Amino acid sequence: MNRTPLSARDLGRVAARFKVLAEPARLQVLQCLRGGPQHVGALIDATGLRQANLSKHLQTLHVHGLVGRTRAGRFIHYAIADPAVMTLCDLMCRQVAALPASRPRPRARAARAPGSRAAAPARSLRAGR
Amino acid sequence: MNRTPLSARDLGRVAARFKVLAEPARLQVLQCLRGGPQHVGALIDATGLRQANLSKHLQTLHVHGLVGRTRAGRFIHYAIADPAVMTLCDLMCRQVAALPASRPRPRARAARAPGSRAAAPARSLRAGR
DNA sequence: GTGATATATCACTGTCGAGTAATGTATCGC
DNA sequence: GCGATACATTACTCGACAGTGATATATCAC
Repeated sequence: MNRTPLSARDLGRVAARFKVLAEPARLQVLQCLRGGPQHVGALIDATGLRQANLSKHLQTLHVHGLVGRTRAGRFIHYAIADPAVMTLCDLMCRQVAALPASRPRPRARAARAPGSRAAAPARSLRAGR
Repeated sequence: MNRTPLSARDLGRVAARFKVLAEPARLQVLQCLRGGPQHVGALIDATGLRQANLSKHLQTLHVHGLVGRTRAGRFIHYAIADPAVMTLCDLMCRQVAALPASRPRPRARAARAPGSRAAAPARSLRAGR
């Protein structure tokens, strides 16, 4: 059985880690780094991000331990530090690819009990606020 | 090999789905729903969230297809709609549990090339901005 | 030393979203 | 019909963070 009733603190930590991945720019960077370590300039070219912006994202990834950093002369090479994260991304990608529609859809207006009437939309719509 | 160079649109979708999970309150709700479907009142008790707040989080989870909704009389039961998401959460939990330190740590001040001098902290620290 | 290159950081703006109180809507019992 | 209960939605405040231009720092070449 999968019993892991996380504490509030752990919930926060898990959420924080998800938040690092909840940004297209950072996912893009991780994707670039899959092919191997890259220095910042190469990442700028590959992603199209501005230097300052990319630098901040790299900082975020680094602080959270998702990427490692090595200086080589004037260049700094970044590399994926935790391969397990890529596993997570792949899993999520597969889930997204398997999604029914193209975007978050509200799944019908509201849940209705099988026996209840349908529709009956906005009985008296009270124009004035 | 793991070649999946996502398009910009897909990156956005993956990030959006991660963002849904990047919130302690929503993780808490999902955790509560693991034991089986619950109605809103029960979730309020279980999570301690305010009604309006919880309702918004449930809406978010529902719109993104993570939970399903069924009306039963005056009650509305929510249930996990996509078990795969829980797999993702478990994976992340295990990664977080395996983290070295307790919080996002900056991993040493800065990367240094193996041959370069150590330290030499702030050569002339230029007090004035 | 000077200048050039590579990267990080600062200060700022704008947007997004969590939380809240108040209000709206649907269902039940009478 | 009425009131009560269960939930959703609205309107708002506030903090977090992405993006940007300017500037600071570090390393190299000379």
